[in-house]
Amino acid sequence: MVAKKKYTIADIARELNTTISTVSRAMQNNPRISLKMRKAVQELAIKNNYQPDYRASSLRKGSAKTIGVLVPKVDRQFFATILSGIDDVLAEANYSVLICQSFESFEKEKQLVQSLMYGKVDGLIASISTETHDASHFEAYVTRGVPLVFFDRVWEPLRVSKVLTDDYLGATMAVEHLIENGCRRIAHFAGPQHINIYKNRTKGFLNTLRKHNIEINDNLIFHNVITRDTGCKAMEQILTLDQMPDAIFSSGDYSALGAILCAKKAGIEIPHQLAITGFANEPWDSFFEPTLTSIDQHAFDIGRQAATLLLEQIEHKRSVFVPRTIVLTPELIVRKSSLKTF
Amino acid sequence: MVAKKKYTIADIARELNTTISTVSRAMQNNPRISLKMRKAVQELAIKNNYQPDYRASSLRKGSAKTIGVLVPKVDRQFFATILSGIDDVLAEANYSVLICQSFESFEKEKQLVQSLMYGKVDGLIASISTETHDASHFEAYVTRGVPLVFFDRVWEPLRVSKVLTDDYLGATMAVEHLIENGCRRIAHFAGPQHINIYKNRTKGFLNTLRKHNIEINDNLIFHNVITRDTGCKAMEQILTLDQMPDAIFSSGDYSALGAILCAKKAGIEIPHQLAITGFANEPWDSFFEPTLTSIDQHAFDIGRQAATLLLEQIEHKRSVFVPRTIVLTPELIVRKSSLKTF
DNA sequence: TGTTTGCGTACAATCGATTGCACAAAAATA
DNA sequence: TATTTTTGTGCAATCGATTGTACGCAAACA
Repeated sequence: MVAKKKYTIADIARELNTTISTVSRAMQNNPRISLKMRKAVQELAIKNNYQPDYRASSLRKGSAKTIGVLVPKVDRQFFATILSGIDDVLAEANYSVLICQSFESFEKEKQLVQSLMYGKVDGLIASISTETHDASHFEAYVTRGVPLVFFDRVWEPLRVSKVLTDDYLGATMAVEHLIENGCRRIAHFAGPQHINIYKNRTKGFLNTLRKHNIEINDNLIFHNVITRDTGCKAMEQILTLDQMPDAIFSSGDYSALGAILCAKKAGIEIPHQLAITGFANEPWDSFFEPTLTSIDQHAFDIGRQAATLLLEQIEHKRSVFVPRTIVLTPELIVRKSSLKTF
Repeated sequence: MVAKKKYTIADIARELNTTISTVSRAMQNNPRISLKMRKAVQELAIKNNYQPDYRASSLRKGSAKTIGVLVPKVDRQFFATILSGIDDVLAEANYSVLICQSFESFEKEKQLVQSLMYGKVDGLIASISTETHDASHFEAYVTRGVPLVFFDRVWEPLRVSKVLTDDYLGATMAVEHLIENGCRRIAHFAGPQHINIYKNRTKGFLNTLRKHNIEINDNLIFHNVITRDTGCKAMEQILTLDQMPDAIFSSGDYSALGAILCAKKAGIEIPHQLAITGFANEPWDSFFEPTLTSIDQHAFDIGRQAATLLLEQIEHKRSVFVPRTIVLTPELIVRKSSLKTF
């Protein structure tokens, strides 16, 4: 199928015996154009399914009405939900969303950030990959004057707006909850500590134990346990301990799930012998028994807030910009896996 | 932060005492430009982090190097995975992906399709909303000569390329499997029949029963059961029947899950008293006991194929276009919920 | 030495829409 | 009727890059 040649503003002008400038103004409802002419133009435009060429107007006006979203992977529930929140705000403001996946690769991330530099987007909302140990690509981006907002996994030193979950608080809530339920020997599944979110969860865990004068037992801390598989392996180790813990605070739902399935297989009763809490409040947390207590991060809200911050920054370009950091309060969702008293 | 004025091709030309046309050609490694000049230009470009303005080149060249993806909701696993597959192919070909959500609203879908008409994208990959009963917006789109590919939920009469799962076959596979496992009284959770995919699943169910000379019992067919909640309600109805079915073929995993949880609560043994199969192979199918037998649709592949078809169509614009329909073979993933013999 | 060939670069039109400014016609005022 | 003000349109430059064509200069040839 050969593409028809475009129907442009010039065609409308010709049909109405006027000029493109008049048509352009009429399309924008400019009061300088007579009502009659405006009506004529707009009706013809609708009749012929005319839409102004986005690139031409964007080129001239300087705004692309598009923003980029850079995430590790869209098919992860958390990111997909955030994306949905971002789109919710941006669609309202007539912006489009360009989606980029780094697939957790630093090289790919760098390349994507660079290619988004010019014209394609008016701003960028990003969550960095696990591999990222250097942010010069983001710095270059910001230096060019393109607004950038980080969320969740952020590069802390960079002076840009950020939307975060209070992971420290979330961890605290979970651990306090376990302690309230009578747990004293609490194990911990920690994530990769170079990522801010996991670091803060672990920190929250440790400090809450300290606060309650509970001794920290290094044997009960398992590192880099965030998948179902590693969660299961960690559980197997736990089963070999002389003295079992009475609870696990996991930095993620997947590893909590792995632990639960493994524990059940071993005949451990959850939560009575072993209470477990996860982190992320995945949709499937209530799909099995015992349902999993977890921390909800309000992902949709994170997306909405990030988009809102970015829009503010885009629209107030002329005034001095002060980066803002929004920290969202997570929510403890209590389910059966942690309720010893139940 | 005030946006810096752009660093353009003209700045490079000025710094090198040459013209923009030479710079443009040098950037594209045009052999008409001397090697020395090419090197000088390219080095300066890298040094100054120059990227050609996407809109300007797109405007001139006519290709936006961007395609739109229209889905009901990105935070649904199936669509997110497809999106990931689409991106996988398109990123390779240096295309960007613009994501649009219809949120299952016909109005929103119409609006989005219209706004994508000009310039923003070189083509569109879409799955229609449940509400969509009219495809004039897509027709207008195609008439403009913009390539369109449908996937999964398609508008059948429209002469465009399509990527589909063989839902009929998938249903057949599931039901045959149940029959092989000795089931004879098979109930069915059907989805909304105006959507091709659900219609075909139901058709596959019915025809397989017929093929095996199993009487079709209307009391065992439950309509519009695709959520966890409706699945649970349907199960409750099943429990009141004089003669229980010995299996359920569900058109979706969520309703299968609802049924399983409800059945377990009622003390029904799965699969021994009641075998269940789902459809979609959601990632959480193996997160509970009994793990759920389901049909995998190879979502990532659907995305890849759709993107490939679209690219082909975009790049061969001059030749006659013949729409192609690709039907992917689904896969039966046998788990415990259906294995009576186990 | 005069002519041809080829190479590298520059000029200028173009993509489609936006917008400051100029200008003509109509309306309001003197 | 003459002059000023208002109102509606049109001209042309512009956004940044691409590309067909022209041109200058040097090497190669007769």
